Amino acid sequence: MKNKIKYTNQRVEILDFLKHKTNHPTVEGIYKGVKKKLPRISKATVYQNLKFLSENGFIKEVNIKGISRFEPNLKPHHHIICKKCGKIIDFESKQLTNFSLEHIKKIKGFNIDGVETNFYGVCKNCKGGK
Amino acid sequence: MKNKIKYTNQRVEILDFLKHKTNHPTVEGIYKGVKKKLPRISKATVYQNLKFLSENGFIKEVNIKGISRFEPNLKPHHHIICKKCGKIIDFESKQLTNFSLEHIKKIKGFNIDGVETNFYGVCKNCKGGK
DNA sequence: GTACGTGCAAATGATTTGCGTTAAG
DNA sequence: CTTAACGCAAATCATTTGCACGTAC
Repeated sequence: MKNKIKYTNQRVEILDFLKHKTNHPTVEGIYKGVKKKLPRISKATVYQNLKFLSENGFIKEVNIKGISRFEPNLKPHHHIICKKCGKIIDFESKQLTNFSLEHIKKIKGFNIDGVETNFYGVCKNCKGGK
Repeated sequence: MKNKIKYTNQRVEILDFLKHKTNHPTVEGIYKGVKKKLPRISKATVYQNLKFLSENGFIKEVNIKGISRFEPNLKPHHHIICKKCGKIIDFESKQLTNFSLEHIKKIKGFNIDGVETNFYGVCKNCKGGK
């Protein structure tokens, strides 16, 4: 028999931890968070599950400055990213998504199945400090 | 005295190697390429210079799937990225850039100084091999 | 009962750092 | 000369993997 997905405690708690997060936690952050509920969980398990969950469409992975971060928001959306601290703010806009997809369709005969626009700037916090 | 930039052989050759590349080489690729001209160059030097050059606006860094890649194209532009092999195609469009910037200005009072849209799909090569 | 998942520790891969030496200006 | 940059090896950090054991179903 093959591919029987098990809903283990670890998996469920990781999903639950991510559920309403909007701050795109790192692996480290998720590990620490889930550890409160499941003190014996290993970081490898967290890595394995995050990979599994994103490959199977339960969550989405974003890579900022070379490190992986995860979000539960599956709807197409865009990001505003602070160039200093790496903070990410989600930004949903069907108008922008559609415009981009239509635009590229006109320009090239490409077969695109996802778009995301990243806006870069400096957040209020970081602007204060210098 | 402080901050006197030296135009060393290594630095010049790295810049020169990147000059007309449109394939967004990785550190490894740049290292191998430059090694042909300067066989004694070390990988640390390549890393140091790529960091220096991108921090000082000579080149741009892109991070795809967690690994750093570099491009000489400093003009604002967008990317079409193959989800399978990671191939990146540049895609310049002032129209899209301007639309995005205008759009976000309307939505939020944000102070944005850069945009880039990433389109995801599967390239012809990868499409063939299922 | 039987895979699939877990935990641990070791392995890998990318990138950084410390430091004595070299070379650009 | 003086100091930034180099080369090398060791260190660090994120992520992956091998394997014996545990557990969801």
